[in-house]
Amino acid sequence: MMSSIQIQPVAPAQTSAMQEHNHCATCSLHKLCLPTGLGDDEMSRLDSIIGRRRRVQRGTNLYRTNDPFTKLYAIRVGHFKTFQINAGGEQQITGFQMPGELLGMDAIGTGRHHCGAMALEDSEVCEIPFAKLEVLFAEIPQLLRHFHRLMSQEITREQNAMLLLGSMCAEQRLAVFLVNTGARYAARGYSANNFQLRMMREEIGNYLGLTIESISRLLSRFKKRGLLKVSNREIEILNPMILRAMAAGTELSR
Amino acid sequence: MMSSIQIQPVAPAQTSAMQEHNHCATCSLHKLCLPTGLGDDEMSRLDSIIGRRRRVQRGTNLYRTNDPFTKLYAIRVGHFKTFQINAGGEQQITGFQMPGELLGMDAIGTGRHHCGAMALEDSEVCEIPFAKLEVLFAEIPQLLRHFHRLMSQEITREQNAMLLLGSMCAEQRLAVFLVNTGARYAARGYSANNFQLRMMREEIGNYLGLTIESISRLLSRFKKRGLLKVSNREIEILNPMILRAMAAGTELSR
DNA sequence: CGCCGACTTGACATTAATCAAATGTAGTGG
DNA sequence: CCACTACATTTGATTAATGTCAAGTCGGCG
Repeated sequence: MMSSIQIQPVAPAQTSAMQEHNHCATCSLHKLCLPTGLGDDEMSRLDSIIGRRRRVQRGTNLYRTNDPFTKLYAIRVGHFKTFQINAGGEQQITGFQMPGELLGMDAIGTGRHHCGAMALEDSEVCEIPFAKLEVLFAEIPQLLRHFHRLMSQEITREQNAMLLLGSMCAEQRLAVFLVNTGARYAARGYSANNFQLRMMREEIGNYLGLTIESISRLLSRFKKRGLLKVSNREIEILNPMILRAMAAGTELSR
Repeated sequence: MMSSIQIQPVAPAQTSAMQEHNHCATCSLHKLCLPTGLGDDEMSRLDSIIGRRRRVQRGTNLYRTNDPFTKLYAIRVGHFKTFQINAGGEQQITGFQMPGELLGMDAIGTGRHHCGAMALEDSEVCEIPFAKLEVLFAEIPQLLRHFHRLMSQEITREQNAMLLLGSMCAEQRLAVFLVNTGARYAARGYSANNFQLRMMREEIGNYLGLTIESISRLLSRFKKRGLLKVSNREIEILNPMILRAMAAGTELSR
């Protein structure tokens, strides 16, 4: 249930994901991440500016709201949530991030982070100094183009979240969340219909603009109807067709 | 109540905003728009790639969801809304745009527009061919940097909308909307406390995840409490302090 | 074994939606 | 200028969806 990485032995790392001197070229995520579309030479130039791989323990902040912005972060291992804090001190989660995704793009505008980012499990990120990245943009047009693509995707992702929060009922929101989460795992080579949630029910609810009780009830209802198998944070989608229809708003209960 | 531009005489234009051959340098919005921070020379190079000024009549689409993306649009005159259409054919408005703002950045990722954009009044935009802009990026680092700032701001704007939709009650949402709208007019040299709404109540409600009836009731309530003067679409904020406190969630009714 | 935090479930309350008029406003044509 | 029409908006009554509060239950860990 917990992340596999707990206490890191000083001994030589075992898996490729844990080696200290990994490079984009050997990273299984380079099809999703910043170096997408680069040739070998360009990729190694990008590699050369990436400072270090940094471990982030479960529950610790990669950065906090208002921290000065100097780096983007590419998730190599693990999951994160990003969130804002309102005047009352409560958090609103604005997204969950997976390996291969970029964190920190919202900070470019003001030079300060606009939201906080916390690891949902023991994680590892590549630090990308933004000033150095800007130098590379001038030299590698492909890189710049893909960076624009990523920022734009971030915008559409958030517009989709607005659609969800602004116009969907609770049931539909959760269906969308489950279908999307599965699709994102599928893009990473995992099963779309069988995955482990990395966040608490409360965090799902927070993200979807619902309470923990609503999430719990909805999961139970989905289970009762045979759409899902749920065991703790383990999700199996038994009827993807109907779940997708619910997410699209085509098929809502009663 | 309507836009001042109705039928365009073929005679020489009267105001600077209506001249055919305007340039960024003479545009009152260049402090907000894409050329921000450029020198005279660079600005005229940007100018040279801007195809033409295009009029967009009230109620017509600048682009629609799924249209191929070739240009960004800078609003010169008028107001727009951007929106998505869900499976049921209803729209969800994702933003209202003002002069000086850039439209179309969400389309860079896929090469197709992800939402539609419709003029709320007779409007005018500068067309910016994106392929040509990319060439300029390589030559004018200042321009690239500011473009990144604008995209990033778009991300934070949408994150703020998520905060609003995900965690605020109806009253707070409308207070935030009014305060933000005023602030945006203030950034353009107009009054923050005295402005005209360019959209229908229904569109405000749609954007805020509420119904038209809720908006109407809330406006009446604000009026009754002496926070606002409302006459059709004309808004005067009589008590900005309290309205801001409501927007921050500090001061909610009873 | 027992504690603690996460989750589930039930009863009830509340917010905002829905439904239904009534009223106001802008534009049109006589 | 006025009557007429088509919308847009306001207001009231009622309902439905989701939140809140309050027990419980489950599962992992010391």
